[in-house]
Amino acid sequence: MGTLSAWSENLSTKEKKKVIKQLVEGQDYANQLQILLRNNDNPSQQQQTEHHLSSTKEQLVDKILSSFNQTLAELTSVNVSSSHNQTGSNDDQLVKSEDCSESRRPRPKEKRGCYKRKRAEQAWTVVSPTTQDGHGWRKYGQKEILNSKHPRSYFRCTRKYDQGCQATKQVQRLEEDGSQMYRITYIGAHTCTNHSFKAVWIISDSESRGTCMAPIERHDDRCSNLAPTTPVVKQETKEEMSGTPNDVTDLDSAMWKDFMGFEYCSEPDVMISNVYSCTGIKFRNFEMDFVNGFEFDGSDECVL
DNA sequence: TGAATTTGACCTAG
DNA sequence: CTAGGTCAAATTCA
Repeated sequence: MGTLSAWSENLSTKEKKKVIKQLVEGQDYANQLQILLRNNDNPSQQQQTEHHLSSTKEQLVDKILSSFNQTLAELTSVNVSSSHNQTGSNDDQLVKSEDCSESRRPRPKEKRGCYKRKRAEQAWTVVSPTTQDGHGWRKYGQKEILNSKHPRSYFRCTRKYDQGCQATKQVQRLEEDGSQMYRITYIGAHTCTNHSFKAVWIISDSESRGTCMAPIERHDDRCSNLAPTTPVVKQETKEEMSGTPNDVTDLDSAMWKDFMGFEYCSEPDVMISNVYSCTGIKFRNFEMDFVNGFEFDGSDECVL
């Protein structure tokens, strides 16, 4: 562990900005929490303050923790990579990687190969007739998968860079002939505060499931504070509109249109029919007989 | 023209 | 070594 300034030296300008932004946000939330706590003795005043701030104490704590987590993740990753460089690490892999990229093509602006393959630390799979879930996703890759007819598309949260949200998802059409169902694997929960659709993450939580099947209107994000019922759409959510990945384009357009109608209604995540946790620890099955009588047999196996 | 998507190369776990 | 996940330049789109 180095000093903060040592860390800071290893951060790019962009990373510094992000870290600072996260810390400032955290500070702001902490200040709000402080105001709430100071009003603790006066329930009516506290209620009024809470209303004014549009956030409860619990929500503020969540935001503060989220801010710290993101910042720490940022600093930790930088520190790890920089320690390689500083110590002139003998890490064969690292040297090999650099040689490799050097020989293949001109050195890119930012070093490549500094990413770690994700482990399914927090992953769950959804089988759904639509790839929509109310979140903004950007496609960053597509791969042909062995023994699969359809390619797998990779999406990351559109808030990855501005809010450090690490959520990703993989979308693959089911193998069954004529199937218009998609297996969507979510990896990592959203830490961004862009949308008011956190219900799905809550639903996925084994502890709170059953009590949160109904949409939860949360006003704990600034965007929803500005427009409580209308998440910021702009282009981030374009993927959700057009973003039926390529392998999804043959989905009957009329049916797709029908689904579109649900996108920003109050129950975006109820599109999900069955949810299977694939963390290796838990197995969940949500029978949410919902969209126009879609029925699923729940026979899908865990894919992770 | 900026943003999103595509796609081939790069990288890592197994 | 291979398959799968990610990156980023090139391309497409609005």
